Amino acid sequence: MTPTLPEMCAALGDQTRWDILTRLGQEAMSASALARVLPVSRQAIVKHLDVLSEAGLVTAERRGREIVYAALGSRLNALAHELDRIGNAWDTRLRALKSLAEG
Amino acid sequence: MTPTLPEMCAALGDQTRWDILTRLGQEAMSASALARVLPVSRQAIVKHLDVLSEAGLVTAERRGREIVYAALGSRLNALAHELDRIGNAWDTRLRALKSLAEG
DNA sequence: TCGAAGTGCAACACTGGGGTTGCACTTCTA
DNA sequence: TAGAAGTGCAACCCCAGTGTTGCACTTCGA
Repeated sequence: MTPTLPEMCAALGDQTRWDILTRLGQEAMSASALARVLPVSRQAIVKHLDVLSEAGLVTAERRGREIVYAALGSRLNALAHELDRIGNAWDTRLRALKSLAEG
Repeated sequence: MTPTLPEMCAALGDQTRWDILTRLGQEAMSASALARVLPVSRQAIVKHLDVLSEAGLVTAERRGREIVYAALGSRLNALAHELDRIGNAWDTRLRALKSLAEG
């Protein structure tokens, strides 16, 4: 099932995961390949990829002995739209209160 | 200074903070008032409010002996736009690769 | 002016998340 | 077919974040 809003944000609330995502946004690669270019162990990266996969932010495709991951934008866009909606609601309410106080 | 992308997401990556934000999005209130309606102590709420304030997601206004907080949408909208931009970039790249493979 | 309500500060406990290492297993390739 | 490369699983360490309690201090109102 689709993760909740806090869960999505938590998945994106880690620097290492953003490092991984930026790489995967430029080029699809395996966990071992990521471990070669990032300053953390492969196992750490695997755990992060699990989180990202759970959040629907990456796809995994098996190619023989390796698993190639790629960044997936659709969930990020969906999250963005929801956050935008909520942000607008808050500010709309604030503007309404303000005009009420001034009027 | 303005918090980084992972920092913003981390601030939003907690259920209790969303509980607080939702309340503050409907009605501005103090930490003590929040502690009355949420199942956590006032001190816990104060810490969360510090995080949210640091992220620019709430405003704090002193009114005599109490401090009234309100949810602020602008930072959330800014974050949303950035996430949307990044999501589009990822998918654009994927579509380019796909059409390259097919063509 | 005294008590109630609100905030500030500090110390403490507990859990989860991020990270590591080691080893077994699978798959490619020379 | 043996070794290199990749993944899977498990145990372990560490600390930052979440939450608590207790007490001092400020401010409002009857």
